[in-house]
Amino acid sequence: MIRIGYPCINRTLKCRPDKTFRLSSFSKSLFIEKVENNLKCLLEILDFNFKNQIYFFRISSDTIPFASHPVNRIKWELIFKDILTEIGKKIKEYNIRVGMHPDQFVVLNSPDNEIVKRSIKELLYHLKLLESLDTKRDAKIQIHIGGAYGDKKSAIERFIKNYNKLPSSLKERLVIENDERLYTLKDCLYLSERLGIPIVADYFHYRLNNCGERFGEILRDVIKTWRPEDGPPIIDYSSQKGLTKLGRHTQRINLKNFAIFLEEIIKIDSDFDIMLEIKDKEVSAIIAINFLKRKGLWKDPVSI
DNA sequence: TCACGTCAAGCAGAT
DNA sequence: ATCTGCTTGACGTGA
Repeated sequence: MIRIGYPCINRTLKCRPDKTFRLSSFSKSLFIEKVENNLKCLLEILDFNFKNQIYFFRISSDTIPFASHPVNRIKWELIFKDILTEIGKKIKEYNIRVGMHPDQFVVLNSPDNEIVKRSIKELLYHLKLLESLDTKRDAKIQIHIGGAYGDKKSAIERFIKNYNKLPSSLKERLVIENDERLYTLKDCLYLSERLGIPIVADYFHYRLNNCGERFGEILRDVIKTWRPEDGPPIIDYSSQKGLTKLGRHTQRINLKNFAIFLEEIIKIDSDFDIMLEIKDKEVSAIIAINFLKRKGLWKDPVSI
């Protein structure tokens, strides 16, 4: 079974779930106003997703603004307990898988211990949000391995050392993703062997940065890093952005390219959750789902 | 109401 | 040295 998802915001709906503000204007009332907006919007998005058979969604890291910043000592998980519970119930009722992707400032393998500390605080925020929604360990927190600092070998060892210091509740949720410049899927597989961490294969990053292997071939090793409790393996699929120097981001999914990508993965006997990192988000997700239906590759998980 | 300077955080590669 | 991309614009002051 293949499910399709999209990240963070829905452009069809009027609401936005990632409203934030400047640090300089931080106040409890502004914070509460934004969080309330973001959580209500998340509810709307879940309704939209269910109606459109989108059973996979990435929750914005901006849902709780400045969640890991020292100025923020507000107990949001208590203040918003009711709506967080309501969101959690919808996620379960709709059978939607959620996850999060902390931004580039989370670097577990930095040589600067302060950066590592801040990164862990930020990861603990992501964990707290996913736990407050009563999700299980299939709701993943997806990170990159980090920098190389001119010495990739020791940077990898530093990742291992720091990862091993994390609480197990966090380790259960973390997954690593290959990036477009430094760490390939092969590097991720090495880390997974050492740590038992599952791997998100990013197809676009793979195309920019690989060791000459076929995607479908290395994917067979990648899916072995996922245990049943982790949920189906996640693949990130994105468009040409970054390849063209013109700043031309593909606005919409290109079904010809998507079909080539699907060819690679449908040969493998596994479920997949595919995150579409495409500019028009839910529109392309619906197009992709309709494409899967036409190809006979779609099963509605609710009707099974 | 709108223009526009700037926004918590890291890193690497291009310019 | 500075800018850019990364999941991607949008906050909010000042006119």
